[in-house]
Amino acid sequence: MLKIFNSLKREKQVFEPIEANKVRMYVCGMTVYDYCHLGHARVMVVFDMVYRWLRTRGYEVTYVRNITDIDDKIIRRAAENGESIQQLTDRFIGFMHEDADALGVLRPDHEPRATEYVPQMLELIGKLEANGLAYLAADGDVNYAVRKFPGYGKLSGKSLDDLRAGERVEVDTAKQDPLDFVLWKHAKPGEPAWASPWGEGRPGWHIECSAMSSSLLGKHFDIHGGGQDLQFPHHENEIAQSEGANCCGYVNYWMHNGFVRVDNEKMSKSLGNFFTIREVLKKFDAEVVRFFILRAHYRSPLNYSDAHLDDAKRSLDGLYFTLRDVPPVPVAIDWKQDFAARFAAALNEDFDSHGAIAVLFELAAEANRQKSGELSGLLKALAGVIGLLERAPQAYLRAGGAADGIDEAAVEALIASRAAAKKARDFAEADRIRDELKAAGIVLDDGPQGTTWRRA
RNA sequence: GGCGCGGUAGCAAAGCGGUUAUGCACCGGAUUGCAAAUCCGUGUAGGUCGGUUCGACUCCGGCCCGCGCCUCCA
Repeated sequence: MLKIFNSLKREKQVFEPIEANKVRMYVCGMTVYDYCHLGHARVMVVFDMVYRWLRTRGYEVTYVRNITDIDDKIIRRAAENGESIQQLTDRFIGFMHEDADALGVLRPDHEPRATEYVPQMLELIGKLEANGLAYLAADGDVNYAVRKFPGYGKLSGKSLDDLRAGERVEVDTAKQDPLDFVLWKHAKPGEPAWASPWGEGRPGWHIECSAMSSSLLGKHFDIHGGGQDLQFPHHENEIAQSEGANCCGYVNYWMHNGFVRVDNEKMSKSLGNFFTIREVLKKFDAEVVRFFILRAHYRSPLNYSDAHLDDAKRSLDGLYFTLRDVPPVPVAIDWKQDFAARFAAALNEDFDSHGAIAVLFELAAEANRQKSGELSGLLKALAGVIGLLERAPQAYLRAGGAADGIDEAAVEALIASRAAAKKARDFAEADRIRDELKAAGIVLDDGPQGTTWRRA
């Protein structure tokens, strides 16, 4: 029995799909005008884990993660760069895919771009207008009349009267209510624009997700995810749009992942305290980053620091040592088996990947104790369910050599000299070579079959 | 001002009303030419003050501290 913490109800609920054995899931993705940072990495990895687990449980999952390829920042950045919006967004979509692939994130089934769904957005706005929920303001923008939608605030637990509109930002006087938000922005000179019944313009941010989700998943679907910062106003507005236009229930389960923090503060573009994924991947193996993200519960805050990544690396190393020292036998997972059952129980409890990983460590210890290729194989199989331990141990353990570091042939040559020294019982020389390699970041492991090496 | 989340051992991080979390680090032992890996073993917890209970880290309340949302943000 799978339980999900539903932000809408603020409690864990037993998951029941709308359609038996099928799950339709939508996650808010990136606005593509810059490199993805670790906060984006967390969303991608967390919902990748969710996607994988749902599929492992036998659901036929349709996973949509959208791409916002038109907005103020994109327009500004393209202008700054002297390039077209499409050139800019195409490039960063490419970088996003590189980052996602590196982190072992499976491609969603659909990655719709906002600009490809403008007609569907206009249709939605038309419905909202017909339902008396949208109005054309004096400045030419089409706004959503928030007070006309009775359920406004139900997702974020906010009451319209308690919200302090304008506290941090100047209130737009063309709005009927300061909390009203834009559905359609009237065109300004030099900006990309589409024709519409309300004049030339471009979509507001929130409408794209309502349009794309209903186009690809239907008006009523199972899971909607995203970062905690989207809960309000973005997801609240999505509900107002989708339910306002289509009436009935929009999404059954809302999931929000916690922030990545730096020095105990939210990592964000506005604070400028973010690390891009590719920056971090220069220092740490991508699987270490994935492991670092999954060893925390998805709703908890996750503090980023090099020290924490080092810690995660040593931890993940241990699992790969088991795979290296106790060669895994390929096994089909028997979910009745104790370790497998506990692993599943953890993930079924609101995707407790941390608990699942704890089971992996116990399993690794048992595999070592028994020198059991079956248990080692089970370890690999279970870890694979959440996208971990999929490489050959040596590929992982020797990965990440700095470009300016020692090359593998030189390592092998030194190992050969050391073997000769050892044979001659010249241990001083053997240790000197060990130290020399250690200084170069290479660790030697003497085993019954000779010496192997890995990177520290 | 409104709403929400969290405070667990040196660090990281979970579940749980009573029985070893887990990882890293540390200490002792086995093993090793020396190491590494592995195994065995020890230790270090639950912000604070009260309440409920036979029993609370786990439930309830006060207080203190940290974080977030109420602008764009994953």
